[in-house]
Amino acid sequence: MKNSETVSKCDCTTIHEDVVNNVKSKMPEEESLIDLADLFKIFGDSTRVRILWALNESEMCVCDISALLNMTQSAISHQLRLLKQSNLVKNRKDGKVVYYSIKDEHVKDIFSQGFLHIREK
Amino acid sequence: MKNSETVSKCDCTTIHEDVVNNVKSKMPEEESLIDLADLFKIFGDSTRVRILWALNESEMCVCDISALLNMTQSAISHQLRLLKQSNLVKNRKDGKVVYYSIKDEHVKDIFSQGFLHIREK
DNA sequence: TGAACGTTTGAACATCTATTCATATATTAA
DNA sequence: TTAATATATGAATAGATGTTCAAACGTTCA
Repeated sequence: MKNSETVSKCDCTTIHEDVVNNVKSKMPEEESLIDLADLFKIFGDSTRVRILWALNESEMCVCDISALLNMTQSAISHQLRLLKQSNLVKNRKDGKVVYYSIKDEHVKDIFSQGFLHIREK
Repeated sequence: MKNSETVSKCDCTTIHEDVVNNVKSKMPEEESLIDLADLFKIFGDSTRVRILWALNESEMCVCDISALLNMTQSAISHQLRLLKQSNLVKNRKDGKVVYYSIKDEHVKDIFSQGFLHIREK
């Protein structure tokens, strides 16, 4: 639901109007922040994180990932589809086997930044 | 649910056992990756992303954030609680007013890395 | 004290999401 | 062709999650 602009959902009298206006002028477009959240949503599931981490080590086929994570190949396949849709992963087909690998080199860096936060307290 | 080790969920014959074993030896502890996913889960909601972005500009009270994002202060309060639990945000009380601000300086960098991905296709 | 205000909290609700299950597709080999 | 295998897909389900609503809490000021 977008802000309909007609009815204000804020039920309080704004205290610091200057601050609010200043920050509002500096906020990126709503769509950008939604895109950003959608990206992090992909990283917000441990199965996908483990898949990405694994593929960061080595290209692997669906079957390999299933074995590595001890999960159904169907579950893995569903997640790989999401990862591919998000342009984080690519695949190539060799006979019956489909090999997946990391598509975006930022994945590593995103992980690193995340760990920096976790490590402190 | 953890891997019960007793029953294998993988329903296929492993194709590249060497690769799987090699990658398995390089995977971080499962708990680390769960923590990482939990962190990104926090970033995976546009309301929280907008709150973090806003607080990155300036300290603000709950009321201000409600006005800025045109959302109920109750909804904002609920999200601020999550952000605080995740150590991303801290607050100080001044009379009736509670001011929130960024606690972790990595927030900015995490956003930056995310944008790097989005920007390319 | 009591009213007003900013904030928090818990329950309810609707929506979203990850996995499972059954089945379909595609390729190889016999 | 048929059988076997790797992968993909759609529907169903259980669980997680974001917002709303009503109410409580805590502080200030008449």
